[in-house]
Amino acid sequence: MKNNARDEVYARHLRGVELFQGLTAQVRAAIAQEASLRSVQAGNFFFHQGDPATVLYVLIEGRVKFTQVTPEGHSVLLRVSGPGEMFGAVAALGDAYHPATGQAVTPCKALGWSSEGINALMEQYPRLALNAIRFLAGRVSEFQDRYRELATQRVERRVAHALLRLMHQIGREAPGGTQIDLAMSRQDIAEMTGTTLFTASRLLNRWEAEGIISTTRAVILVRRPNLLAAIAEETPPPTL
Amino acid sequence: MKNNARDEVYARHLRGVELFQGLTAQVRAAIAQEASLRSVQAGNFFFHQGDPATVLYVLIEGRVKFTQVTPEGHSVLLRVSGPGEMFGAVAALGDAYHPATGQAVTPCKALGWSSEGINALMEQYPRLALNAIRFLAGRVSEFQDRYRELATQRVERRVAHALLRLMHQIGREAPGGTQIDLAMSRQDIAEMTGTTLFTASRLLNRWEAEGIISTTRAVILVRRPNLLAAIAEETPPPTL
DNA sequence: CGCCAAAATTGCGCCGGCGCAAAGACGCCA
DNA sequence: TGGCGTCTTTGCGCCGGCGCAATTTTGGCG
Repeated sequence: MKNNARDEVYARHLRGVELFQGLTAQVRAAIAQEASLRSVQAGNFFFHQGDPATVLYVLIEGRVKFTQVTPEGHSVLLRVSGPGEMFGAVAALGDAYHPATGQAVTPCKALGWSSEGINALMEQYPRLALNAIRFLAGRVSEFQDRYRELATQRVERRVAHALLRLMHQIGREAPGGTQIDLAMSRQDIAEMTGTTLFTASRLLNRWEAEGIISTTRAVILVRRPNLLAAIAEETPPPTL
Repeated sequence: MKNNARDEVYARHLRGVELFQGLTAQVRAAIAQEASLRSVQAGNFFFHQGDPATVLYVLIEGRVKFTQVTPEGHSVLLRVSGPGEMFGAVAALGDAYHPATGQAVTPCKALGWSSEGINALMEQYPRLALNAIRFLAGRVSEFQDRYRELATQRVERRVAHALLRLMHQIGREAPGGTQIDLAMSRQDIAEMTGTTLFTASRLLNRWEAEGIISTTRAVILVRRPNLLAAIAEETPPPTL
């Protein structure tokens, strides 16, 4: 077994990544050899919506947000990814073009494999392909759920759900509750939940008054997750 | 090459299926050997939401609709599948449970592979796995788009989009336009687009009066697809 | 051919949530 | 520490689309 230092470092990052579960260290090392590292400054872009897709990434560090923009200029925040997550997959493995824009919100490092490279690796290591399938199946399921949520629930519950999702995904324990470890402006919240900046602001204020959360500018601390969950699940007034 | 008659018949169906593209006839035959055929009467179910997933299907004939029901009892129509499409994949390949209910709307025949069986086949024939990845990637992309649609567009445009999607997917040329080859009640339209029966009814009536479509009960004939597309794309009044 | 249940229509009232504008609060940078 | 730009709050008005109930239409079926 002879790897140079670079591959050694890459391979270390692959151990905990969902996409590489069940592979031997040797195989991970071989896969790592094909990767290249890309660093992106906060605010800069991995790719833009509509770009031809050439690379599949696995995020090593930082946070990336994915947005789609409608022809009329409204943008929708699809998700925020953290370390260990694969992204660019939908495009690199399927469609030829990125369906969304990926922007670094903190300084990021990601490993990248070319479309052809990753396809070849998957032919060679079927387990890799099965992991990718698992991942994509989960993603489909998630978006079906969110679609249903958007179709049937009113704004209040959607926002509550979104906060809970964020809390679980990128929450960090803090005195007094769980802090969402990423600046999320009211605008961002609105774009995640299909509402407007104003409505989101009103909701968060009310919840702050009720002691459910507390906010400082774009930083949100969830104080009473159970109350938030109650709002998310409950069916308070008779509605659609 | 020695296949019995049954496998011969199955294999024939697999030729045009997206999931089996790029495989040799021999491989397709081998895969067919593992399949079992399931027939479901109109109105009966392939599986229900929440059922443990054990089988991945490829639809041979008929139409299947997939719905999710919210805890409160509202249902959402996620999609309608036709011959050649794979379904049950999200569950059989990823999650252990079906995220939606699959109901036959016409008499259906489908080939099924057990979860373990299809996983083994994918290990053996990586191309199969890559095809599945492509399929799932497309599905993710589709739902991201529909999510954005639901989040940003008003009802009128969503319904227009839905009709166009149906028209392309399961349309059949007919005198005077393209007919959507499946009974779609107003209720179904509403569940597809996140609105209510009433609003859907009003919209379809207006469009019928304008000569864009014509309907008889649950059967919809699209007369002026271009006008429908105009509604779907255009941004008539200033909106969200 | 006529009855019945399911689907579809339509009128009316109401309200959640958007749209905008103006004011206020931070946080940043020099 | 002062100024500036961005993010946020808040009041007010309005309207798209929901909710319901009553009625009509339609197709299926005996």
